[in-house]
Amino acid sequence: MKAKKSENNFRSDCPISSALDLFGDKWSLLIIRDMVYFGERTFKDFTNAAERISTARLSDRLCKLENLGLITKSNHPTNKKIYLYNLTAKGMDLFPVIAEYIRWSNKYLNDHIAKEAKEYAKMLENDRPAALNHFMKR
Amino acid sequence: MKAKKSENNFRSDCPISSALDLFGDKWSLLIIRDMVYFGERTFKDFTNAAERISTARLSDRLCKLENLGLITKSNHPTNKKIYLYNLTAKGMDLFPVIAEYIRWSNKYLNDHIAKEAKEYAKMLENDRPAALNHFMKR
DNA sequence: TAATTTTACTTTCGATTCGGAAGCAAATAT
DNA sequence: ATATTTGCTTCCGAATCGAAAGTAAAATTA
Repeated sequence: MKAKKSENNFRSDCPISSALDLFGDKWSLLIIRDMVYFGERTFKDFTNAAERISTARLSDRLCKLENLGLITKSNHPTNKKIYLYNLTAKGMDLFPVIAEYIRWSNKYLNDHIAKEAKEYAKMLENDRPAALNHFMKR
Repeated sequence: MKAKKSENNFRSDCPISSALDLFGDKWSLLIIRDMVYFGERTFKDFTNAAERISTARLSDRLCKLENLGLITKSNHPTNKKIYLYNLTAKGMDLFPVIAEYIRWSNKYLNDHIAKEAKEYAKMLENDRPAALNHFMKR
């Protein structure tokens, strides 16, 4: 119902502003993040993330991301009430963006971020292709 | 006056959400982008960008970015009414994030984005370190 | 020197988007 | 048969938004 159509009102032909037009909000990349780390997710799974997204916002973002072709929504094999969300290749291909946020935050927000993130940032520094493959190869 | 204090209310200790908490809006990275491409900029310069940021929003973002230590604000050598904005190393270090947005948009929004961006995306594919240095080395 | 223009904001205002809480119907579990 | 779970919607007040107009000080022009 609240399925937002992905309106083609880009601010310009700049690739950066266009990407931000599509998923430049505070939640979209976090939803992608969860799926990169954990793979297949349910609505409930997403609500359990540390950032505590509201169900209204989550419902809206999942619709948008599906409309953009970044994720897919499918039925649970046995439970008809549960839906399974998966990343598409297009969605997974946003991980390098995420990885650069991790690198930057590790460098400038180091005393604030989680230990595991620091370790992954170190992997990125030492061997970026391998570190990216760690999550993107599937 | 409208200098927003950078409040330490991060949603979590995740490096991605924390970065988005700081500059995960639709304008901050575009301001950084302009400075990466053109170097030193004035208030007026920013308002001339294709995305047409409003002066209220621009004023607010420049304050925030300065408070975050991503940019500096200094006086014009002869004109006291004009201020000069420059990237700090911390701000310039966001360019790899921007570069990944360019790469992604070139791949999935190709028929929409500017020609020059496509060429830069090709440089990134062929030799990423060199392409990054093209703008970051200064 | 007086009048005009430029520059960097601020203010105002209506619209949009936000988070939080409650509500809901259908499916599942008990 | 009843209770619970799940995905999602609705409501509401608060925050944020873009657009436009206004401002004060400095610089330029006349």
